[in-house]
Amino acid sequence: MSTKPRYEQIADHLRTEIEKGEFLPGDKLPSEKRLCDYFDVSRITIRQALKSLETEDLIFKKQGLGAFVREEPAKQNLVQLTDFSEDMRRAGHRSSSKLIRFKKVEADTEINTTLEVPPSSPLIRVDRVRIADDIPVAFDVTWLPASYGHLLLDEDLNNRTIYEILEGTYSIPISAGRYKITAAAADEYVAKHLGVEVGSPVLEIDRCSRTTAGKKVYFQKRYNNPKYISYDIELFRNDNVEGSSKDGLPLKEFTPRFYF
Amino acid sequence: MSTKPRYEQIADHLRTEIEKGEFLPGDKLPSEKRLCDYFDVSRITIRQALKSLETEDLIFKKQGLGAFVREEPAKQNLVQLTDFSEDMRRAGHRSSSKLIRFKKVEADTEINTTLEVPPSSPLIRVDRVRIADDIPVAFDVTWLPASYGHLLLDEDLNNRTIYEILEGTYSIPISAGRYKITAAAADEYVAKHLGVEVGSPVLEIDRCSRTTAGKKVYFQKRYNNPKYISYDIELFRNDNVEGSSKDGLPLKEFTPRFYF
DNA sequence: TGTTACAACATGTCATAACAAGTATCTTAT
DNA sequence: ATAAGATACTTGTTATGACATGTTGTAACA
Repeated sequence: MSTKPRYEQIADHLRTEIEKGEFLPGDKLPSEKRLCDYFDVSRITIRQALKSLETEDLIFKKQGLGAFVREEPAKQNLVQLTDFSEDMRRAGHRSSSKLIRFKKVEADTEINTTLEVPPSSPLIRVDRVRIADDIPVAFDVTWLPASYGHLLLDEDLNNRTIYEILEGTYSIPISAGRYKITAAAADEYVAKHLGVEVGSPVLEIDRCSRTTAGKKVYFQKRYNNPKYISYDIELFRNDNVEGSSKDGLPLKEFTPRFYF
Repeated sequence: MSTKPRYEQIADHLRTEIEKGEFLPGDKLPSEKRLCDYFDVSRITIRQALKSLETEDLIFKKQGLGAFVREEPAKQNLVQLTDFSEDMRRAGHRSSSKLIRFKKVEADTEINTTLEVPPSSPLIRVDRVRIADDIPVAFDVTWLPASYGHLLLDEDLNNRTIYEILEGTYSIPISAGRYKITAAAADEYVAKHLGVEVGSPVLEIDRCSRTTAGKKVYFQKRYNNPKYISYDIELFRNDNVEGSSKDGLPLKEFTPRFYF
């Protein structure tokens, strides 16, 4: 299709106007009739555009009154388990990573099983310490099947994420994976690099990422120093929601929190 | 309004048919033309009904092909940070709680600030150990302003949740609050009740709940033994989604995991 | 000054109609 | 028998139109 449908173009236009601040939160949009005249289209076309924006929760409509920009077109329902460097940049901290170890290691039952490679296949292991404002705040250990791990061989792992290299440079389409949140005691190796006592509690987040076809690409354990990093969650409770909250509640916000 | 719009009635009817199993996941719904004939309404009315079901993610539509029932109208985007006893029941484990401590305690700067009560106001503190399959798996410490805490005085805290008492018995409308996930070392008191070594890592989840009007009702720290409890997260990655995932990804699943 | 009725304006529902674009099936040509 | 083209079916986009329902402002009346 060479051109977008009109209602989409109009929705795009209105969305841009809102994002530019031409219409502020709480402002009323022009009436349907005025928009019809302005864009020289029929009312159904305007209504589809407005419906689309309403579905995005960017506006709300009220019969007899009009359409209004919502107060908080907030990013909701997103889980910020993103790049370390991205998290830091967003929070206004300088970050860096230091490669501690890159080597081929022997098979490990748990890891090989998790990565779904043969039980005796060797793995590539990548260890890095994550530094923010010159403080070591997290340490991660990543295991990849050898086939993927070799792709990282000559890459700058101090400045690039594994995800970025595999997907960006090698076009390996990585889909989001599963995470596990738990707590662990820092062993001697981790404690050394985090600058904490052996046995100190760390907030451990394990991650296994796969290709969009389902093939496991890497398995990573990240050990966050809880003195510097925790996670905040906020949930909705809508009185509209019928029945009890026994199934759980919708997510409003999942963000990392830093204490530097 | 005495009767529903027709498109809503039709959507309701189709939704019921799907829920009853008249149309199974993957099944194609009748064409728009056939639905127009069947319900004796115009096409726009049918299209609005179908659009509504599509917005609910109950069906998907494909141009030239038709509308189909989705494979998984799964419960998604829900965060299962629910009752301890509910989590256990759902996972098929016997659970119980044991009240360890219920007393009025002196003001604490951090807690009083969090609960937004005057800095010198005393608090009610409720400590309980959470037991699953006869194993102590978590320990929680709850602080309430005295006004709310006194309501718990004669309640059976071994078998009822604080939430349940305040909302169920006293009709205090509690909205979901904020949570913080971190890791901590079990002090002597917690270690004793969890049956672990002093200093052992625990997965700490702090929670502050408020009324729907925004008044803080209780603040709770829960210490989960990571040997028995962790949390799994799965995220979506849609190829439809444009731009990078720098803002985070949508939540698919957030569930506790038990190792008993 | 306060209340009520009415008109103007605005969105919601529904109908009829036509053309565009996508998919599957049938027919014709090689 | 297979491939290409035509046709039938299906959903997507857009226009015109009418009536229902909700909101606000103004004028008239008590």
